[in-house]
Amino acid sequence: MNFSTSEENYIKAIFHLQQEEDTATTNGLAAVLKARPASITDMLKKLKSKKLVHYQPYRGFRLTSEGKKVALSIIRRHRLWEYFLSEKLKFAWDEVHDVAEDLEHVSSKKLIDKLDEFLGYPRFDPHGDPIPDSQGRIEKHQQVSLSEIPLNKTAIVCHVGDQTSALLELMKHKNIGIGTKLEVKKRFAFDQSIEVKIRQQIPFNISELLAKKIFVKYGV
Amino acid sequence: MNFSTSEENYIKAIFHLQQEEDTATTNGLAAVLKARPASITDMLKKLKSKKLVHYQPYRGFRLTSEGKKVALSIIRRHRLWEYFLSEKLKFAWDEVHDVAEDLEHVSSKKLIDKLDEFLGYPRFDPHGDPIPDSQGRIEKHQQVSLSEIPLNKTAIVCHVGDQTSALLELMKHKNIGIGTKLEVKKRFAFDQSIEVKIRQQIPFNISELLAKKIFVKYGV
DNA sequence: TTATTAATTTAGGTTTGTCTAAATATATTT
DNA sequence: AAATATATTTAGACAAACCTAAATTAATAA
Ligand SMILES: [Mn+2]
Ligand SMILES: [Mn+2]
Ligand SMILES: [Mn+2]
Ligand SMILES: [Mn+2]
Repeated sequence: MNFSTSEENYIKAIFHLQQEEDTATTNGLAAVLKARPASITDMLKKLKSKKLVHYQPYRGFRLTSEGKKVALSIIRRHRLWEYFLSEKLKFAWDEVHDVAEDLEHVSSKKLIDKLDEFLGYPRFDPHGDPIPDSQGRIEKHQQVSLSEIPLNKTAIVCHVGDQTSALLELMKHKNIGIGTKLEVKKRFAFDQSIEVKIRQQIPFNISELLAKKIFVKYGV
Repeated sequence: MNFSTSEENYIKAIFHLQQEEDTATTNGLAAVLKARPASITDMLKKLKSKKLVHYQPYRGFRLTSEGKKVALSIIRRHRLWEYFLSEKLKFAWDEVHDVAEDLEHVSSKKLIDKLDEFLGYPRFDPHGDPIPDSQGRIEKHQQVSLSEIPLNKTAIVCHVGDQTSALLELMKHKNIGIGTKLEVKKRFAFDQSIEVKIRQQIPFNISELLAKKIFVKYGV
């Protein structure tokens, strides 16, 4: 099956909404797609007729298992292109998303599988999100935000909670990126800010807001 | 300015038609785009209102200089992607065109300029067609078909006249590709077939039809 | 449990890009 | 110079993907 750019954007957005809440709503989807609720209803009727969503009027909707498969293949394309842009074309971290948003709709399976091979089968995109394999299998790494890990345990940054350039700027300034090894030395009750140390460097302070956007894995 | 996929396909097709005949016709464009003449007329009105073509009803049309600039930037994207697919992803020669046909419509200037840099500023695509630079400058190499060059002069294959897999298959079998050095040893009047030698190998025969599709440069 | 509010759907348009069939303009023959 | 043939345009429709404004349904508060 082949889907229009618009259908693909809907399917992908529903998938992401379902990660939060099991069933997605018309207004919720309208908000993320920046479209009016009436347009969402129109498209949902179409997706339902194509058996990509379960949908009862007024009752919200969920992707069918077929719909999920399609969503994962779009996400695979998106994240592989993001990796390509960042790794090969040296795009900055906050520049990859918009371009990948277009590239993801070029749907040649051969293109994507060869791209994957060319890139060396990367497992995570530049934001630390896992890249589904060609069967649509996705690795869900149990990641914890910096604000939750125990003190004095070495942790590796593996994911960032959003992709704005504001966040990128701050992380660049503090020298933190995907893969950075660090440990939390102290937590201040007053403002929930934390003291972080990278290797032998002098520890520095991170706000609660930032700590919540930086996800790590640690321990065995 | 940004153009729709459809507008871009029209502009590019008009550009190619104009390489043959200075002014393009409704039916001619309908044939290459596989659309009905009425659709062509509709789109030409729009392109005219955007000042991309000179167009007088019933009199044919030509790209304006602005239209040519746009066409060249689409062709640049197309050929850079073809080069990428062939060189980096190891696509065969006759597989690159269709995928590039989609990729060419992703119009981020930064993407294309970085891709160009990543590829090392290639000057020709896998079919030997020149790639316009970021200013839209294109190199027109005066190429001659194998059926026209003088005997016993070393020539280098630089271009193929079409991109079908039938042609690719035959050229692969004869071990001829872009860059191959060869010379024509003899021409047979009976069927216009020619005897070709590649380096120290045993000369072999090539039909008139094939000779006309293989373009070379030679001499100083 | 009714009344009010919020969420969602329906009805009816619009734009883009396509099409068929009919009309018209240009080119080619006699 | 007509008559005929061919190329092109116009008229009118249609599907996709949007929209606004008006119902309608469901949720919540009185
Ligand atoms: Mn992204
Ligand atoms: Mn990402
Ligand atoms: Mn091509
Ligand atoms: Mn080419």
